[in-house]
Amino acid sequence: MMNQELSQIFNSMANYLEIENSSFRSKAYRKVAEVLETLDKSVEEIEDLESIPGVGKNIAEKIEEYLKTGIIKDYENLKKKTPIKLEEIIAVEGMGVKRAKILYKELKIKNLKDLEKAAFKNKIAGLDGFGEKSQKNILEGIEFLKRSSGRLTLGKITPVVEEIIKKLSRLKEVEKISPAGSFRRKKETVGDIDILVVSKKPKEVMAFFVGMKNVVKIWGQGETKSSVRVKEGIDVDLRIVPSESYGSALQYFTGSKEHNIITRKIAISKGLKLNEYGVFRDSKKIAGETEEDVYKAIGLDWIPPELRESDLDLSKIPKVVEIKDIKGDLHCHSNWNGGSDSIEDIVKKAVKLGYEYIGISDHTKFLAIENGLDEKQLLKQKKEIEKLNKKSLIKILWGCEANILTDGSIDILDEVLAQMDYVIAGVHSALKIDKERMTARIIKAMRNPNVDIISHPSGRILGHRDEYQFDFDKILKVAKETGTVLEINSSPYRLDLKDSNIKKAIKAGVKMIINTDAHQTSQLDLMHFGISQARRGGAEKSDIINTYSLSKLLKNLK
DNA sequence: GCCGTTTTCGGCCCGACTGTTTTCAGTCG
Repeated sequence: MMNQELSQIFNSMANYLEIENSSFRSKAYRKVAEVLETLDKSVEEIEDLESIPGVGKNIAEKIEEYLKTGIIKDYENLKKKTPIKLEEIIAVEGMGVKRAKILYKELKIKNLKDLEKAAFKNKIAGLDGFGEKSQKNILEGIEFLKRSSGRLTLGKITPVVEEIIKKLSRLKEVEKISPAGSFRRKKETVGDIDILVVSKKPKEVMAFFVGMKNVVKIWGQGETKSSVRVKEGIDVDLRIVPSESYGSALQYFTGSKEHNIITRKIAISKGLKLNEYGVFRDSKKIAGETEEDVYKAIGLDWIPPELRESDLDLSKIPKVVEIKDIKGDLHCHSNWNGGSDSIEDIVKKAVKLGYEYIGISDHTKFLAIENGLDEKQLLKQKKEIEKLNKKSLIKILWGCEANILTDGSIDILDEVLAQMDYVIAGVHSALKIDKERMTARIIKAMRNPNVDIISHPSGRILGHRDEYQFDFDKILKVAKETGTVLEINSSPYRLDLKDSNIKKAIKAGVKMIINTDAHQTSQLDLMHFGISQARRGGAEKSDIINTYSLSKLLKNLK
């Protein structure tokens, strides 16, 4: 929390400093803002502030000042000196701090409202450096800002990306195509869509791209780069390069920005230059056709996109889990409760996916709204599964997704739970209880010798519901102690555990399982989202128990 | 303002597109 507050302040200070042409000081503040945003430890707990990357003597003092007094004097002075709501104004596409300063100087524009009014009254066109088009773009930018909801979830974006790629792929001028950017890195939310194309006829491809039916605004159109807004409410950037630069362009366009800066610095340190067209020694190109070549040329192994974030330790890149490693899915709902398909259908689909085992885990009785099963129904289901197992090609495991009640007890009798192949337990009610009670509640469930797996451990729904208050470090400790497995839920609206918690779990030696939480057989295909999430957390095959064979899996359950 | 496998001083990623200009600053990723 404190980290986020400070991150915002330093970012804002960076904006003010940029106005004053203190560009390197500004960069220093910007960097610290970025570091703080992803730091997994609160600055309040960090003894030596200068051990934080990018923090030196000066910024350390400012952090201390903020912790002590709640303000940073220098920041207050910057705001006083230039009383503009910079963040508000530069959020408008095409507006930066330099232009904001001009508008303040000439028209006393301090915030978004002033800006809109001035543009509407035709006062901006004609100013030094501004014309009719700038003014029009400002008005349109504000309009979009009002309507857009910021970053969209991976689940919402995926079909949009797939559709655009499908359309572009059909063009004969398109030789190769790949998504890039945060979508390729599989971030849980995506700010815009980046697509890379190889073509010898970029003009034709660009013309098609900006002319697509769902394009509502063209921000820019060039031979190698175009940018549009689509009606789904997100910007799409298309970049076109020649075949010999595909690898370096993909590397550059995939990011992250911080990863690019790091790789380019490594290139410089080896007397090379890295840009989207290749790796160069002097003016001679030595790599660029594939990403593997590019990384090799600067002395690195290829890095999976999901890992290309600012905190990656280049000295030990994990061998992350792949979808082909997955041998089964243990979180599937059948039509015995809220799901829509029969156990047989689920098994059929699992066979198709090449799984070795499949687990049926229906909701239990507390969740009346999902037709949760009671003990009697569960035992009946056991018989059904035994029957199906006799003729099944793969092993069907009998489980359930039981409810962790407010006091930490489970809504199904232990003598029934004990008979099951495995038990998932999850919090589905009383989500707003305080941190201490929620933590104790989950810990009590983990101490139940019949509970093997905790489903969607944080309870978040992306874009709708925050995670509930709980102490994840304590949960990890007890998970390790009791051998309880934590779920990585593949639903693109959950992706729970989140990447930073996966990292913590690995560090703590806690095992995880990637499940789909499918309520219909088609959702068994969502596994790839969970895989990407696990990869973002740096999980290897050995960290994920459903990469294990059936016998090894069972040994890793209580 | 920070940082160090040539450095405690002198660097700090790199290029495309737009709108405004007549060669480029500003913005973006």
